[in-house]
Amino acid sequence: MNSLNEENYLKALLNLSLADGEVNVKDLSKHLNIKMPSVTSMMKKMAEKGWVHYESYKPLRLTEQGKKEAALIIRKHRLTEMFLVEKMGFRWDEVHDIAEQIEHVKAPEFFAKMDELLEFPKFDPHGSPIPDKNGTLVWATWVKLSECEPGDEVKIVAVTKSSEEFLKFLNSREIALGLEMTIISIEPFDKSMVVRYKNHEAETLSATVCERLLVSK
Amino acid sequence: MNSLNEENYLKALLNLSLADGEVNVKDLSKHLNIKMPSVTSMMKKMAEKGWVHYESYKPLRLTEQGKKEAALIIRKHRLTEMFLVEKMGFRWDEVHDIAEQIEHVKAPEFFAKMDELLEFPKFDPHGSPIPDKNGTLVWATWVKLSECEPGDEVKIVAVTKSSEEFLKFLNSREIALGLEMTIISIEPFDKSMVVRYKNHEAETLSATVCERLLVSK
DNA sequence: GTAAATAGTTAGACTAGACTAACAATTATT
DNA sequence: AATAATTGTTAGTCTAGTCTAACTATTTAC
Ligand SMILES: [Mn+2]
Ligand SMILES: [Mn+2]
Ligand SMILES: [Mn+2]
Ligand SMILES: [Mn+2]
Repeated sequence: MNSLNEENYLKALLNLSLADGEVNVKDLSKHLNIKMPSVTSMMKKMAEKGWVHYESYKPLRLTEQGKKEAALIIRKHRLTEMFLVEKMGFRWDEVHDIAEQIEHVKAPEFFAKMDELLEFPKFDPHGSPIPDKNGTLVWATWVKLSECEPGDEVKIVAVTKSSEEFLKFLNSREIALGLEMTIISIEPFDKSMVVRYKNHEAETLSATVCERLLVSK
Repeated sequence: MNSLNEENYLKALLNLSLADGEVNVKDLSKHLNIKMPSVTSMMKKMAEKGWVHYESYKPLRLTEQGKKEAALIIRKHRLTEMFLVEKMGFRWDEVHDIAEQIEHVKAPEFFAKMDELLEFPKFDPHGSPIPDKNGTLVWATWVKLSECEPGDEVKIVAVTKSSEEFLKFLNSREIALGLEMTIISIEPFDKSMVVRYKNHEAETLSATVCERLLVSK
C-alpha cells in the first residue's frame, strides 16, 4: 500500500516530467516544498519499489510502473474535481485543494461510482484529460493561445498551471472552457494579445495568460 | 492542526465513553488495535493539548474541548455516510469504511456543501444522530429492542455497533430503518425474540441482534 | 582550462508514532 | 491478609519522513 507521501512524490514526478520525462531533484524539491536531501532519500526508496530510475547525479525518470501509479492518482484527483463541480455545485476555482486530499482515499468503489454518476468523463473542469482505469494518460494535441496568430478564431479547451488566482482572473474576464474568441492583434514588445469574444470587444491578455490557455482552432 | 492519528484517538475515546464518560487504556488499545504503551504515550500528548484528563492509573476522560473536537469529526463521518447513501446511491452497509477516510479531509466548505445538499440531516443512514456545527451531540432516547415486551409494537429507528456483516444480515431479513414490527414472544432461556413484520410472519432474532436494534414504541 | 556557481549527496539529528520487554500498581480470588 | 491476575507504565528500539551542515560532482563563465 502506497503512503500518502509516496503518492505526492509520484504525482509531482509525473506533473514535472511532461516534456522529456526527466525531472531534476531541484525542481521536485521546489515543487513539493521539501529539501533536496529528503527528496534524494525518498527517490532511493522509490527506486527500490520500482517506481523511479535513480542514478546518482542523473535526472530522475519514472518507470512504467511509476507512471501508471501516478496516473491512477491523477485520475482520482481529476474525477473528484469533476464530481465537485458537476454534482456538488462548486466552481472550478474551488475544487483543487479538496481533490488534493480526496485523491488519497483508498476505495475503488467510491471513484468508480463518481465515474459512473458523471457518465465516464474524459476531461476535468480545467480541460485536463482524465487518465483511464489502466493509468493511460493521453494529452490532447491542443495548442497554446500564445502560439496563435492575429485573425485566428479559437476555442478555449483547457487551462494549464491553473492556480486559484489564475482561475479567478479568468472568471473576472468571463473566460471559461468552450469560449470562442478572435485574435485581433499581438503587441510585439511584450507579446500581449488583444482579443474579442462575447461582449468583450477588445480585451488585452498578457503573455503569461496566453501561455496558460490551450485552444483549438 | 490535528493529525489523522490524533483524530482517530479522539473518535475512539468518544465512542467508548458513552456510558459514564470513562475509558480504560485497555479498551482503547483494543478498539484502535494499538498496543497499550503506545496508547499511554499518546494520552500524555493529548493531555498536553488539553483534550483528555490523564492521571496515571486512572481512567481516561475527554475534556470539554476534546469532546467537541471528537464530535466534529463524527459529524464529518456521519454527514459523509449520509451523502454516500442519499446522493451517490451506496447501500448503508457500504459506506462506513469510505467515510472513515473522508472524515479526515480538512475542507469545511466541502462538508458544509454536503450538509446543504442533504438539507441539514439530523441522523445518519444507521439512525445515529449527526452532531451540529458546534460539536453538540444529543443521543435520542431510544430503547433497545431487547428491552421490549411481547405484544409491543415498535419501529426501528437506529442500529448500534453496525458492522458490515450485521447490516448485511439485516438486509437479508429485510430489516431497515423505519420498519415497524410486533413482538410475538421472547424465548426465556436465550432471550431470543420472535417478531412479525411485513410479510415475515415469525422471524427469530437472537439476543445479540436485539441488543443492537434501537426502537421507538 | 581553471574558477565559480549550481545541483546533488552523505552524515547525523529530530519528531511522530508505533513496538517489545520488563516492571509497578490495582483489582480479584482465595 | 496473601497471592494471583489484570491493567497500566517505563525504558529502550524501530521506521517513515523530515531537517541542517558539510562535502562532492557537474555545469557555466571567463
Ligand atoms: Mn487539480
Ligand atoms: Mn484540474
Ligand atoms: Mn460509520
Ligand atoms: Mn453510521
